[in-house]
Amino acid sequence: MPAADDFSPLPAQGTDILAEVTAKEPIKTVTSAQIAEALDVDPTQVRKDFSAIGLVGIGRVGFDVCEVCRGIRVSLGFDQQFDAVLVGAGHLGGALLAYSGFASGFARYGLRVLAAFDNDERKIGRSVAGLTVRPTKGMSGFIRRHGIRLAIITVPAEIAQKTADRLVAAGVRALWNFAPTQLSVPQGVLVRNEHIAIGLAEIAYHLKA
Amino acid sequence: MPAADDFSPLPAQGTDILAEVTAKEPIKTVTSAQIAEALDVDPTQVRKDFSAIGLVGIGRVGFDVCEVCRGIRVSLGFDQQFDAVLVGAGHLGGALLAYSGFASGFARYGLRVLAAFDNDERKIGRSVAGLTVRPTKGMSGFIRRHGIRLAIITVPAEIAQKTADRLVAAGVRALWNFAPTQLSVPQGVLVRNEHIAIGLAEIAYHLKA
DNA sequence: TAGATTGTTAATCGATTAACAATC
DNA sequence: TAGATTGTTAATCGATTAACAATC
Repeated sequence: MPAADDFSPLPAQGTDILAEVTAKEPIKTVTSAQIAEALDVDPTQVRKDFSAIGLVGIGRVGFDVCEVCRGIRVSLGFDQQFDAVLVGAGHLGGALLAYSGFASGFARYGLRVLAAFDNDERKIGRSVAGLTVRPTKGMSGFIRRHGIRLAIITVPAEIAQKTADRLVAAGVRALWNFAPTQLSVPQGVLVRNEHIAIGLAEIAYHLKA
Repeated sequence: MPAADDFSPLPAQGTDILAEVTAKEPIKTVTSAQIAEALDVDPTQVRKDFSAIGLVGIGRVGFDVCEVCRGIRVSLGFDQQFDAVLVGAGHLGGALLAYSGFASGFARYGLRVLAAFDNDERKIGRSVAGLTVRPTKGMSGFIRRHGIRLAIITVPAEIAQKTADRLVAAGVRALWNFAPTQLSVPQGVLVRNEHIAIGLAEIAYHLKA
């Protein structure tokens, strides 16, 4: 099984695309050419990726839509339930919490946010998207008790590293970092940076030309 | 001048990294090896990228930190001011608006959000992060009057395409799409998708193993 | 069967890395 | 000068694409 990153042009959007393709008419199969056109990639790419995750098509017909959807979900790990905590209940944190509450949000990808933490007295005890904000004091204990392996970091950049250290010490294995700073973590811990400026750079370049 | 995407391992974080490197001691230069280590890439990569954007180093010494910072800012387009509108003043929209207000937020990258639009009567007229939410009715006119070329889309997925169509018709040249759906636009219009599920896939894969 | 699509091998392309002379 | 670092060329590596036999 290849890593999630290996499917260059077949991101999570894959399932979204398929939903659209199939919505138009009630077909049961889809060809690699159809998917390739919707994603604006090479058809060979699609067939190779599908082959890599064990999907087999039918000659002259294409691929079974249900199988493809399930295959993508499974290969990307969205079929499994993941519990997470969120640290930093500011604006962005609140937005992500709201997103996690809906069935069409994080839940769709198997992610469930169990608790939100903040060290701001004014935020502690408040309800954000159905979750009561807890003091960071009890964070490590909570993580250990629930065996949490994923943490979402939405704290200010200045305290992001300290936050990361505490989370890792408590046993977290993956950090989803929304703070605009580089985190250093021990080997084996994954950091996924969601750095807004990267997208902005692409846009700025396009508008400049 | 290469495209912003060409600097694979030198994203906008570059400037952040440099700030950290220089914060430790007041040096005036930095070597490609130092930068490479902080970014966890090959030193040659750094030198090539620097060369591509016209930065020249000093033998046995390294690169002038000020020049590097400025070079990166310019090559990524962050030295120019960009005006944008935001459509969809929900949770995520509000978070991005809040982010845009601070000097350390969007402003740092030259982005200024001039107005926020929403079609929800309950949101119209409200103040979000210092901006009064306007009705989408007046959106096209506002875009034309101010010559806006960039729009941030934070509406629900169901109305994202329709929103995009209106924006493009009004003259917008780039869409920053935070709605979890694929947008189709005319040639020449850039769509940058900020799809949360892509990051989640990487995390899910790591935790699965 | 005829024809369209898959599955895979081979070729191309680009990106990354290694090596090293030039430079300060 | 001696030594460390740049700047660039060449080699390697991987990813993308083209081609086509196998399949239904």
